[in-house]
Amino acid sequence: MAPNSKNKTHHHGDLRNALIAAGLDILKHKGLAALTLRACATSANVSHAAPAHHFQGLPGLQAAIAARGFQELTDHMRRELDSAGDDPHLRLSGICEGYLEFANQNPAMFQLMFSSTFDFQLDSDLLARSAEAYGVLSDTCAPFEIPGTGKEGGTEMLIWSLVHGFANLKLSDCLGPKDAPATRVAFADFLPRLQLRADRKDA
Amino acid sequence: MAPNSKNKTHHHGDLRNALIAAGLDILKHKGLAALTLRACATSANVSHAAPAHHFQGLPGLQAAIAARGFQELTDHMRRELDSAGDDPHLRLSGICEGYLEFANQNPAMFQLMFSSTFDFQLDSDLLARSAEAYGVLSDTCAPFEIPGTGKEGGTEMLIWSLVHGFANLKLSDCLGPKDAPATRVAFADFLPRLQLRADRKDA
DNA sequence: GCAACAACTTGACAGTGTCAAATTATAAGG
DNA sequence: CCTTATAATTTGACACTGTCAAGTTGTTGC
Repeated sequence: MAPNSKNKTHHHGDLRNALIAAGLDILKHKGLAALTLRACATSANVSHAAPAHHFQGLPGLQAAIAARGFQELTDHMRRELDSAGDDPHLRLSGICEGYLEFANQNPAMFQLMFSSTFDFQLDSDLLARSAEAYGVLSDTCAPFEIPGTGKEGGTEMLIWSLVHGFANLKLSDCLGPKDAPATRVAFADFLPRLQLRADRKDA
Repeated sequence: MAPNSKNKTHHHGDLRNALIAAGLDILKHKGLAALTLRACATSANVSHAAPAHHFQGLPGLQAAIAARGFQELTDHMRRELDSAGDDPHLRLSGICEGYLEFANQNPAMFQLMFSSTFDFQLDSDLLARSAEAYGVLSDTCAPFEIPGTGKEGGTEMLIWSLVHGFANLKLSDCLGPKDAPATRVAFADFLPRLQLRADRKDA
């Protein structure tokens, strides 16, 4: 009667996390379109309607999976920060690299996270995880913030827009044929062209 | 027997464009999720399977509609250019405003255009229309290009990433609760923080 | 041991995209 | 003018989706 044994009971033990794990796997190997309630249920060896008791519909499951995505994104950025030392510039380019690496390695997840098919306000976990990622970005941008101008948050939105746009454009195939000139541009060339606060001391 | 009269014949005359028009209307008023083959067919007063003969499946119809989107986007940017005069800075901020205005006014279309649910390479019209939009961007960025560095296209990708990312983040609701600090940031504050070529003469 | 409750299953329904086959309108040829 | 061929459209079917209602079964509290 061990709760984690293989007894084919109705109760799964931790079906919620099992469904999320199944969804993560499907997302990674079969893409966003294959992420369906029924596929997750089948993959977790439960009936097709089981997910409804743990998530309110498909958007609910998507939100829970996206929350894991933001968690992973945060990890990617934090890992870069750890090996970046104290230089604000290195730290900034570090989280950008982490952001782009995450998008590149998990295109379907990245697509899901910003697909606006679910409501961030309805899932407190998703809200917390995305806020955490935003926090890493915000902290790293803080040294470059222009104080007292009433434009707080400007630097982080500048950086976020830049990496996010770059990641999106790379994932879409709207850059023309592969090996088009636009494809060869590297993100590393962007940061030196930003007038960040610390630049004035360096220059 | 006038071909454009209301005779309920099998032949529609210009069903292809009628389906695209129906799709544009659905996209604008009911959102991306409501854009289905069957809905377009019903809206055009034809049977549910009629679209298959003019588009190869849903991705084909989406591609045709997205092509119209790129056309409109080009128009938005060109209109701003016409009223911007000769100053490269004004022209650049003009197309950015046009880009953001388009995304704001047509959120579902913008979402569709970059949703990667269809293949740009498979629709020559879509390819041409998106290339045209890219051309406007590229031309406007040309005065700021750094020559002879082997980094051609860097400026346009910098600008495109920035506007595209900003538009995407605004459309997602992942910026936290409305009236969060990140929501109050205006794009106009970004351009002065870019080290563009002409800046050095001004400064 | 029994009752209440939660988890899960089963079955059904309205949608969706897509295919094959049948129907009909237009166009071409004799 | 009639016949034939071809293209456009319809009809019907299939598998798949999310979602709901009702039934079943395991767990829990008393």
